[in-house]
Amino acid sequence: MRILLVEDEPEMVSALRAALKRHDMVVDHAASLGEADDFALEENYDAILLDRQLPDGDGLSLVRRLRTRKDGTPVLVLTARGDIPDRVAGLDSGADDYLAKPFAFEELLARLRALLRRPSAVQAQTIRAGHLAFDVGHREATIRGEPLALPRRELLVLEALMRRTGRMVQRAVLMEAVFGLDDEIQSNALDTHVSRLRKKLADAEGGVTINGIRGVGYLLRETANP
Amino acid sequence: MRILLVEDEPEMVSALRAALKRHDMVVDHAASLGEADDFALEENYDAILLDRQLPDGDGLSLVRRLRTRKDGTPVLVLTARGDIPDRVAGLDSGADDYLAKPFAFEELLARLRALLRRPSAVQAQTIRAGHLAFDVGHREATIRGEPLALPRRELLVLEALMRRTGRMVQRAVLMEAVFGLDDEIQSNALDTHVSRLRKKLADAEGGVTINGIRGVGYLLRETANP
DNA sequence: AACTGCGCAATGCAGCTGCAATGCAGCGCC
DNA sequence: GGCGCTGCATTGCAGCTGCATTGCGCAGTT
Repeated sequence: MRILLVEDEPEMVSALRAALKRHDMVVDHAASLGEADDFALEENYDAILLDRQLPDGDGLSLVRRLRTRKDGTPVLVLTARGDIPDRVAGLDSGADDYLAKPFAFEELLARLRALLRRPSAVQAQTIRAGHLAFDVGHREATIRGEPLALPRRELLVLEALMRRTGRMVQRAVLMEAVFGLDDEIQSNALDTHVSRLRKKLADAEGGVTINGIRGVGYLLRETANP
Repeated sequence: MRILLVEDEPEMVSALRAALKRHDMVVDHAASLGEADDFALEENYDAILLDRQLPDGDGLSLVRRLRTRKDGTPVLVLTARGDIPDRVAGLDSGADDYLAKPFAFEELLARLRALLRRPSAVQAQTIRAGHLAFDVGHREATIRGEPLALPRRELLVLEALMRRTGRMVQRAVLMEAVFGLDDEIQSNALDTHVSRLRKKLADAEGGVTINGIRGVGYLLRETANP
């Protein structure tokens, strides 16, 4: 569990940090809105603990920015002010919970747990062909639901081919997809990987075939059914 | 939006009913736990407003029953008592929010809106794999019911892997889950933790295996064994 | 002060990976 | 059709990369 803590008072920071750490969470800390924006954009957090009063503005603006860019990370807002209009504004800005200072750590942690119980809404896009599925987000191939452990290069070949299932993939395109520009490959390494991949797919009854077209490239297609 | 209101005081019922209706919500009312159970089983609600003090018992038992049967309907608990242990117990029972009476209707409605915004699927409280169980709420691992004492980092590794049991977890993802930004890790610290975790799981006969896929990441799977 | 968790470095090793050798199939050219 | 050339397929091999494991010392905790 990775938490982003956005808070400027040093005392509060160290207290919260310690409490969270004691509960086995990994904490990143931002002392300002600008910093928090950077972190939230770069990294993936399971939840954000956000103070409203920050040196460079109102914390709620961060929430609005997150939601605008469809980032659904749970946000728990901490605030010194705690009157009703305040709370309503906080919650309606897109925050998931709102806690007024002073608060009890126990309650904060319980509320955090409640937020973290909800699943992170990242559903990965998957490409299918035959009995194969390729999870683009997690960069993982499964075959009939079972994970298919493939080494890096073979995985890259498979991905490149599956992204254009049933269509030609030029040899040069594949080369670029599998070997970066950095690697100077001058042999038939690509053929090797394709061959090994073929074997694994055949052994696992993947329901797909890789055809090689002489002088052009490769083509992955679903195998005709029995 | 369809709401189940579980409350026995007639005044409160009519007040809430009116307030909710004014916000275009459809309200069903149950005056007791028994009634509420029936309703919850028969119908599908977008959220449940639940008083704790009911003539036939504690409202939290309803929450537990819901969660036990994997019903993830968001629950907002209303209560006359409002001390900290009370709130913690309420939230940890599986409720999503907890509001002490007296409260402002405006806040109640804002919190309700916040709940209804969230995708409503609920995540299992404990993740299981082999003889292992990981209690997400209390953040502890047990093996055949016996608690398994794990240091912080190893626990984080285990959690990250168990959340995706049987599927690939990229090395980079794991790094993110285990280390924050502040920790500047430049070595094979992750491998070290994985190794130590492996040893402990093996010693304890955990019924799971951690596979490393070279160049990609790690994969935790159940060991085929009675 | 004892202890434990943690990061780090050293060492060993397995498997990926690139390469080349061999075989084969398509294709053109007589 | 026969023949040779060319480009892909496959497989064995060797180097090397990246992971596994273990011991050590520092730091934080009690």
